[in-house]
Amino acid sequence: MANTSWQDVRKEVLRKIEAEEWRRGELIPGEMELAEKFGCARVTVNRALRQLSDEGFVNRKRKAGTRVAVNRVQKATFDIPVIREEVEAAGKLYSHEIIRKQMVPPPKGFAGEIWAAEKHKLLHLRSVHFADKTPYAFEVRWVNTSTVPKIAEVDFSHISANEWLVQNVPVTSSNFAFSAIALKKSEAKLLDAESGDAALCVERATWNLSGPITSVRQIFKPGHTLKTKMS
Amino acid sequence: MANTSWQDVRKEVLRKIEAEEWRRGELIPGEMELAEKFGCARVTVNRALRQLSDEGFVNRKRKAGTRVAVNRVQKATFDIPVIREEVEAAGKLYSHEIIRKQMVPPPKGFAGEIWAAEKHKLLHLRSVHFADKTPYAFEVRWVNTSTVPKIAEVDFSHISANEWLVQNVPVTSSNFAFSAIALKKSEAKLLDAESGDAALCVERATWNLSGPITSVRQIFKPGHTLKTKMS
DNA sequence: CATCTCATTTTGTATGTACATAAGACGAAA
DNA sequence: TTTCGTCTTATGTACATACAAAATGAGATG
Repeated sequence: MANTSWQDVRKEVLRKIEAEEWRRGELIPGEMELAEKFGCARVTVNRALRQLSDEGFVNRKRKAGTRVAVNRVQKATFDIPVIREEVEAAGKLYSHEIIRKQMVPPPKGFAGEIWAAEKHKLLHLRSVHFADKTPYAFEVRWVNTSTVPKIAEVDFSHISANEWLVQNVPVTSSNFAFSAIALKKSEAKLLDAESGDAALCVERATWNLSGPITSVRQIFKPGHTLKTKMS
Repeated sequence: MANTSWQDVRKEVLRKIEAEEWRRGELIPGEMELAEKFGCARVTVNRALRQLSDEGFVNRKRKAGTRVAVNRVQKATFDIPVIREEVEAAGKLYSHEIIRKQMVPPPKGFAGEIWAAEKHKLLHLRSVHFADKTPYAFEVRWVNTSTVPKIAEVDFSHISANEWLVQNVPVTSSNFAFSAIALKKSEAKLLDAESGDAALCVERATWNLSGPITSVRQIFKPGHTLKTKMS
């Protein structure tokens, strides 16, 4: 039977929006009315409109109805790959090296905020990632050993801290910050670049239900580009 | 009546995942079974699991069942604000200035790819955004006048190209690229910075059903940070 | 042993119905 | 006029039911 599916409804509504038959900010017909027009159940229309709402194309409010979004917020969703996978996807050989590993008190600077409530020492790691033995990125990381006690025993010669964490600790939320920095002498040396070169810097802090897990600052080799797609 | 809502189900399933009662890659009970356990309809469980699937916590396949996601892909979703709003949100006065406006053939470099199929000339704009009269970002933009003919008549002294496009042209998909660049002399001058300074560069190309709309390269003043949250 | 077919299982979706909930609208009271 | 309730209305959700579609796995066939 060719029932009208919620996807059909979604598609048609989207078409009308894109063709500007229904303009920005405009109130579109109610679910009942649409259901009748499409010859389907109200619940089906509901499903379609809910989807469109999730996608940001329309805004819905009880009693007020459904309106075409005025400024469809430009949302970019992107996948933060584990560096190893990123390197291997480019057909290169991945390796990494731990430069420093020690217990230190919580840092002040950037991710200082997330560690605000922490009083005990954190595991501090500095490492370099390589692609075909060439430096690819440099990272500085802090890990909360009270929420992730097991990490103390991990041997990072085989697996990177990031990857171990991704595989072993479920994360519920995180923050990101992107910026450009001029490489310091020491950083430049590690990345096989020149002091003062412009490098992309991604800072990230992740949380669990039980508290902060890790914060990391990754500095990519000059010239590196982070790409993503939105739909 | 306190019926168990799909949100309750979602929450409980999520809890079990985070508490590692159900481990990564593990198959979780079928919808029927869960429905019985929760004392609700299968459809309700379905709704909850579908949501969790959308959020990337589980993977579902017909016949195969639902399993806890192995590597919950680290997805960062962030809102690309219109620069004016970003500036005003910081409590500063926004203004902008068009430096150049002309019709040119499609560019080759970066966004060359999206313009590959275009043969006629594009509207080319260069402009600077200011916050409290201080340079904030510099942008270079190409607009497809065949998909967006109306733009030819717009007076950009009152509204920026980006904002006009956001308000007037529905977009269905786009690409992003983040990188760090060293400012060229001319760029530095516009941004009131030093030549060679590290600046964050965001490149973006957007599409419609009818084809490419615009590509833009925004270079932020050195020191600028782009922040986002994931959940 | 390889491969193809088909039954079975599990998720996906459509429907009618019923009730819940938010919030706009409108009128009564101060 | 303002403020406070209350009515109304559109969306949100729950349920039972039924059937669709995908993918696995077992059994038949070469």
